[in-house]
Amino acid sequence: MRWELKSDRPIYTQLTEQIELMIFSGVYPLGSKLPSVRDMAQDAAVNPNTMQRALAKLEEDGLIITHRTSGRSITEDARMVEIAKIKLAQEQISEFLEKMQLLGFEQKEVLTIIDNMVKEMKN
Amino acid sequence: MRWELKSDRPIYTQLTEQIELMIFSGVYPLGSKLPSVRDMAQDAAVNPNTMQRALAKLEEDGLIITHRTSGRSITEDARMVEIAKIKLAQEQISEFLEKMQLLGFEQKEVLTIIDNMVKEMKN
DNA sequence: ATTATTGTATTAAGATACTAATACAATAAT
DNA sequence: ATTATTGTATTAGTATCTTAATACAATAAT
Repeated sequence: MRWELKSDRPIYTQLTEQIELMIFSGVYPLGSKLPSVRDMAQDAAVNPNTMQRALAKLEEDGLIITHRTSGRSITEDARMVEIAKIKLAQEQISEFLEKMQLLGFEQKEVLTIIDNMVKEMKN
Repeated sequence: MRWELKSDRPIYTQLTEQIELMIFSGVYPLGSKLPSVRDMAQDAAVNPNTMQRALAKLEEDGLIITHRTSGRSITEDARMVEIAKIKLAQEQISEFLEKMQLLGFEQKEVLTIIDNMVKEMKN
Protein backbone atom coordinates (compact mmCIF):
# COMPACT_ATOMS: atom_id res chain seq x y z
CA MET A 1 0.00 0.00 0.00
CA ARG A 2 1.22 3.47 -0.95
CA TRP A 3 0.30 5.94 1.75
CA GLU A 4 0.04 9.56 0.75
CA LEU A 5 0.65 11.54 3.89
CA LYS A 6 1.02 15.28 3.78
CA SER A 7 1.64 17.44 6.79
CA ASP A 8 -1.00 20.06 6.12
CA ARG A 9 -3.71 17.99 7.73
CA PRO A 10 -3.75 15.50 10.61
CA ILE A 11 -2.20 12.17 9.68
CA TYR A 12 -4.99 10.18 11.25
CA THR A 13 -7.60 11.93 9.14
CA GLN A 14 -5.74 11.11 5.98
CA LEU A 15 -5.29 7.52 7.05
CA THR A 16 -9.00 7.21 7.75
CA GLU A 17 -9.89 8.59 4.35
CA GLN A 18 -7.47 6.38 2.50
CA ILE A 19 -8.50 3.23 4.29
CA GLU A 20 -12.11 4.12 3.77
CA LEU A 21 -11.45 4.46 0.06
CA MET A 22 -9.74 1.09 0.04
CA ILE A 23 -12.84 -0.41 1.56
CA PHE A 24 -15.12 1.36 -0.89
CA SER A 25 -13.05 0.18 -3.81
CA GLY A 26 -12.71 -3.39 -2.64
CA VAL A 27 -9.01 -3.43 -1.83
CA TYR A 28 -10.19 -4.78 1.50
CA PRO A 29 -13.15 -6.98 0.54
CA LEU A 30 -16.19 -7.45 2.74
CA GLY A 31 -15.44 -9.73 5.66
CA SER A 32 -11.72 -9.75 5.07
CA LYS A 33 -9.29 -9.41 7.90
CA LEU A 34 -7.23 -6.29 8.41
CA PRO A 35 -3.56 -6.41 9.37
CA SER A 36 -2.86 -5.65 13.01
CA VAL A 37 -2.69 -2.05 14.17
CA ARG A 38 1.01 -2.41 14.65
CA ASP A 39 1.59 -3.82 11.19
CA MET A 40 -0.52 -1.19 9.51
CA ALA A 41 1.21 1.48 11.56
CA GLN A 42 4.60 0.22 10.53
CA ASP A 43 3.55 0.02 6.91
CA ALA A 44 2.46 3.63 7.01
CA ALA A 45 5.51 4.62 9.07
CA VAL A 46 3.32 5.95 11.79
CA ASN A 47 2.84 5.40 15.49
CA PRO A 48 0.37 2.60 16.35
CA ASN A 49 -1.79 5.06 18.26
CA THR A 50 -2.15 7.22 15.22
CA MET A 51 -3.28 4.28 13.16
CA GLN A 52 -5.60 3.22 15.93
CA ARG A 53 -7.22 6.60 15.93
CA ALA A 54 -7.75 6.35 12.20
CA LEU A 55 -9.36 2.94 12.59
CA ALA A 56 -11.56 4.06 15.48
CA LYS A 57 -13.42 6.40 13.18
CA LEU A 58 -14.09 3.61 10.73
CA GLU A 59 -15.39 1.46 13.53
CA GLU A 60 -17.75 4.22 14.63
CA ASP A 61 -19.21 4.22 11.16
CA GLY A 62 -19.68 0.47 11.26
CA LEU A 63 -17.25 -0.23 8.45
CA ILE A 64 -14.93 -2.40 10.47
CA ILE A 65 -15.41 -4.68 13.42
CA THR A 66 -12.98 -5.20 16.25
CA HIS A 67 -12.38 -8.65 17.72
CA ARG A 68 -10.78 -7.79 21.00
CA THR A 69 -7.72 -9.98 20.73
CA SER A 70 -7.78 -11.34 17.24
CA GLY A 71 -7.64 -8.24 15.15
CA ARG A 72 -10.13 -6.38 13.03
CA SER A 73 -12.13 -7.21 9.94
CA ILE A 74 -14.24 -5.41 7.39
CA THR A 75 -17.98 -5.68 7.91
CA GLU A 76 -19.81 -8.41 6.00
CA ASP A 77 -22.72 -6.09 5.40
CA ALA A 78 -22.61 -4.50 1.97
CA ARG A 79 -25.31 -2.05 2.96
CA MET A 80 -23.09 -0.76 5.73
CA VAL A 81 -20.51 0.23 3.17
CA GLU A 82 -23.06 1.91 0.97
CA ILE A 83 -24.58 3.71 3.93
CA ALA A 84 -21.19 4.88 5.11
CA LYS A 85 -20.42 6.20 1.68
CA ILE A 86 -23.64 8.17 1.49
CA LYS A 87 -23.38 9.35 5.08
CA LEU A 88 -19.94 10.69 4.36
CA ALA A 89 -21.21 12.49 1.31
CA GLN A 90 -24.11 14.00 3.16
CA GLU A 91 -21.92 15.22 5.99
CA GLN A 92 -19.72 17.00 3.52
CA ILE A 93 -22.68 18.46 1.71
CA SER A 94 -24.51 19.66 4.80
CA GLU A 95 -21.42 21.31 6.11
CA PHE A 96 -20.88 22.92 2.75
CA LEU A 97 -24.43 24.16 2.32
CA GLU A 98 -24.39 25.64 5.81
CA LYS A 99 -21.27 27.57 5.02
CA MET A 100 -22.73 28.86 1.81
CA GLN A 101 -25.93 29.84 3.54
CA LEU A 102 -23.92 31.63 6.22
CA LEU A 103 -22.31 33.59 3.42
CA GLY A 104 -25.64 34.63 2.07
CA PHE A 105 -26.20 32.21 -0.76
CA GLU A 106 -29.59 30.64 -1.43
CA GLN A 107 -29.56 26.93 -2.13
CA LYS A 108 -30.81 27.55 -5.64
CA GLU A 109 -27.92 29.89 -6.30
CA VAL A 110 -25.50 27.32 -4.97
CA LEU A 111 -26.80 24.68 -7.34
CA THR A 112 -26.54 27.05 -10.26
CA ILE A 113 -23.00 28.09 -9.46
CA ILE A 114 -21.81 24.52 -8.97
CA ASP A 115 -23.49 23.49 -12.18
CA ASN A 116 -21.65 26.22 -14.04
CA MET A 117 -18.32 25.41 -12.42
CA VAL A 118 -18.65 21.74 -13.26
CA LYS A 119 -19.49 22.57 -16.84
CA GLU A 120 -16.51 24.90 -17.09
CA MET A 121 -14.16 22.27 -15.70
CA LYS A 122 -15.15 19.94 -18.52
CA ASN A 123 -13.79 22.36 -21.11
CA MET B 1 -24.19 45.26 15.92
CA ARG B 2 -24.85 41.87 17.43
CA TRP B 3 -21.79 39.71 17.17
CA GLU B 4 -22.30 35.97 17.22
CA LEU B 5 -19.06 34.50 18.45
CA LYS B 6 -18.80 30.85 19.24
CA SER B 7 -15.67 29.19 20.50
CA ASP B 8 -15.68 26.26 18.13
CA ARG B 9 -13.95 28.22 15.40
CA PRO B 10 -11.39 31.03 15.42
CA ILE B 11 -12.89 34.34 16.45
CA TYR B 12 -11.20 36.24 13.67
CA THR B 13 -12.71 33.98 11.04
CA GLN B 14 -16.18 34.56 12.38
CA LEU B 15 -15.60 38.28 12.52
CA THR B 16 -14.45 38.31 8.92
CA GLU B 17 -17.51 36.43 7.78
CA GLN B 18 -19.91 38.61 9.66
CA ILE B 19 -18.36 41.85 8.50
CA GLU B 20 -18.27 40.51 4.98
CA LEU B 21 -21.97 39.77 5.19
CA MET B 22 -22.60 43.28 6.46
CA ILE B 23 -20.84 44.62 3.42
CA PHE B 24 -22.73 42.33 1.07
CA SER B 25 -26.04 43.31 2.61
CA GLY B 26 -25.33 47.02 2.66
CA VAL B 27 -25.08 47.54 6.40
CA TYR B 28 -21.80 49.19 5.51
CA PRO B 29 -22.58 50.92 2.21
CA LEU B 30 -20.03 51.36 -0.56
CA GLY B 31 -17.54 54.07 0.30
CA SER B 32 -18.65 54.39 3.89
CA LYS B 33 -16.17 54.67 6.69
CA LEU B 34 -15.59 51.87 9.16
CA PRO B 35 -15.18 52.50 12.86
CA SER B 36 -11.60 52.27 14.11
CA VAL B 37 -10.08 48.91 14.86
CA ARG B 38 -10.17 49.71 18.54
CA ASP B 39 -13.82 50.70 18.49
CA MET B 40 -14.87 47.66 16.52
CA ALA B 41 -12.79 45.48 18.80
CA GLN B 42 -14.42 46.94 21.87
CA ASP B 43 -17.86 46.54 20.34
CA ALA B 44 -17.19 42.87 19.70
CA ALA B 45 -15.49 42.49 23.09
CA VAL B 46 -12.33 41.32 21.42
CA ASN B 47 -8.68 42.30 21.38
CA PRO B 48 -7.81 44.91 18.72
CA ASN B 49 -5.33 42.50 17.14
CA THR B 50 -8.04 39.95 16.64
CA MET B 51 -10.25 42.47 14.92
CA GLN B 52 -7.33 43.64 12.86
CA ARG B 53 -6.70 40.14 11.66
CA ALA B 54 -10.32 39.86 10.63
CA LEU B 55 -10.11 43.11 8.68
CA ALA B 56 -6.84 42.16 7.02
CA LYS B 57 -8.56 39.35 5.18
CA LEU B 58 -11.19 41.72 3.87
CA GLU B 59 -8.51 44.07 2.69
CA GLU B 60 -6.78 41.24 0.84
CA ASP B 61 -9.98 40.64 -1.04
CA GLY B 62 -10.26 44.31 -1.92
CA LEU B 63 -13.43 44.87 0.01
CA ILE B 64 -12.03 47.51 2.30
CA ILE B 65 -9.31 50.10 1.93
CA THR B 66 -6.93 51.24 4.64
CA HIS B 67 -5.99 54.89 4.97
CA ARG B 68 -2.89 54.66 7.08
CA THR B 69 -3.85 57.07 9.80
CA SER B 70 -7.43 57.93 9.13
CA GLY B 71 -9.12 54.61 9.40
CA ARG B 72 -10.64 52.27 6.89
CA SER B 73 -13.49 52.47 4.43
CA ILE B 74 -15.49 50.17 2.22
CA THR B 75 -14.49 50.11 -1.43
CA GLU B 76 -16.42 52.37 -3.80
CA ASP B 77 -16.33 49.71 -6.45
CA ALA B 78 -19.53 47.70 -6.62
CA ARG B 79 -17.87 45.14 -8.88
CA MET B 80 -15.32 44.47 -6.16
CA VAL B 81 -18.08 43.41 -3.85
CA GLU B 82 -19.68 41.20 -6.44
CA ILE B 83 -16.36 39.66 -7.34
CA ALA B 84 -15.55 39.01 -3.72
CA LYS B 85 -18.88 37.34 -3.25
CA ILE B 86 -18.36 35.04 -6.19
CA LYS B 87 -14.74 34.39 -5.33
CA LEU B 88 -15.79 33.34 -1.87
CA ALA B 89 -18.39 31.02 -3.29
CA GLN B 90 -15.96 29.46 -5.72
CA GLU B 91 -13.36 28.87 -3.04
CA GLN B 92 -15.91 27.04 -0.96
CA ILE B 93 -17.09 25.03 -3.91
CA SER B 94 -13.66 24.04 -5.16
CA GLU B 95 -12.63 22.93 -1.73
CA PHE B 96 -15.83 20.98 -1.43
CA LEU B 97 -15.60 19.28 -4.81
CA GLU B 98 -12.01 18.29 -4.11
CA LYS B 99 -13.03 16.64 -0.89
CA MET B 100 -15.82 14.77 -2.57
CA GLN B 101 -13.54 13.65 -5.35
CA LEU B 102 -11.02 12.46 -2.80
CA LEU B 103 -13.78 10.35 -1.34
CA GLY B 104 -14.50 8.77 -4.67
CA PHE B 105 -17.46 10.76 -5.92
CA GLU B 106 -17.77 11.85 -9.51
CA GLN B 107 -18.88 15.42 -10.05
CA LYS B 108 -22.07 14.23 -11.69
CA GLU B 109 -22.89 12.17 -8.64
CA VAL B 110 -22.23 15.13 -6.40
CA LEU B 111 -24.65 17.27 -8.34
CA THR B 112 -27.30 14.58 -8.17
CA ILE B 113 -26.92 14.06 -4.45
CA ILE B 114 -27.02 17.76 -3.66
CA ASP B 115 -30.02 18.16 -5.89
CA ASN B 116 -31.82 15.45 -3.97
CA MET B 117 -30.82 16.83 -0.60
CA VAL B 118 -32.00 20.30 -1.50
CA LYS B 119 -35.30 18.92 -2.71
CA GLU B 120 -35.72 16.93 0.51
CA MET B 121 -35.02 19.98 2.62
CA LYS B 122 -37.89 21.76 0.97
CA ASN B 123 -40.34 19.15 2.25
C1' DA C 1 0.29 -23.01 31.76
C1' DT C 2 3.04 -20.07 28.91
C1' DT C 3 3.84 -17.11 25.29
C1' DA C 4 3.01 -14.21 21.65
C1' DT C 5 -0.16 -11.26 19.55
C1' DT C 6 -3.98 -8.50 19.63
C1' DG C 7 -6.34 -4.07 20.95
C1' DT C 8 -6.49 -0.20 24.52
C1' DA C 9 -5.59 3.26 28.04
C1' DT C 10 -2.73 6.80 29.91
C1' DT C 11 0.53 10.06 29.82
C1' DA C 12 3.75 13.19 27.91
C1' DA C 13 6.02 15.62 24.36
C1' DG C 14 5.76 18.56 20.39
C1' DA C 15 3.75 21.51 17.27
C1' DT C 16 0.56 24.78 15.86
C1' DA C 17 -2.74 28.24 16.10
C1' DC C 18 -5.18 31.81 18.43
C1' DT C 19 -5.51 35.68 21.27
C1' DA C 20 -3.75 39.26 24.03
C1' DA C 21 -0.35 42.69 25.78
C1' DT C 22 2.52 46.11 24.62
C1' DA C 23 5.12 49.24 22.17
C1' DC C 24 5.79 51.66 17.81
C1' DA C 25 4.78 54.76 13.73
C1' DA C 26 2.29 57.90 11.04
C1' DT C 27 -0.65 61.71 10.48
C1' DA C 28 -5.00 64.30 11.01
C1' DA C 29 -6.75 67.56 14.15
C1' DT C 30 -5.97 71.23 17.17
C1' DA D 1 4.36 72.18 17.48
C1' DT D 2 1.53 69.17 20.20
C1' DT D 3 -1.79 65.85 20.88
C1' DA D 4 -4.92 62.44 19.97
C1' DT D 5 -6.23 58.94 16.94
C1' DT D 6 -5.31 55.83 13.54
C1' DG D 7 -3.18 51.40 11.90
C1' DT D 8 0.85 48.07 12.62
C1' DA D 9 4.58 45.19 14.32
C1' DT D 10 6.49 42.25 17.75
C1' DT D 11 6.36 39.38 21.35
C1' DA D 12 4.51 36.31 24.68
C1' DG D 13 1.05 33.57 26.90
C1' DT D 14 -2.56 30.13 26.39
C1' DA D 15 -5.01 26.62 24.62
C1' DT D 16 -5.69 22.95 21.63
C1' DC D 17 -4.59 19.37 18.72
C1' DT D 18 -1.61 15.77 17.03
C1' DT D 19 1.60 12.34 17.62
C1' DA D 20 4.47 9.37 20.18
C1' DA D 21 6.10 6.55 24.21
C1' DT D 22 4.94 3.35 27.34
C1' DA D 23 2.49 0.27 30.01
C1' DC D 24 -1.68 -2.57 30.51
C1' DA D 25 -5.24 -6.22 29.42
C1' DA D 26 -7.24 -9.95 27.07
C1' DT D 27 -7.03 -14.12 24.59
C1' DA D 28 -5.63 -17.11 20.73
C1' DA D 29 -1.95 -20.17 19.84
C1' DT D 30 1.25 -23.37 21.46
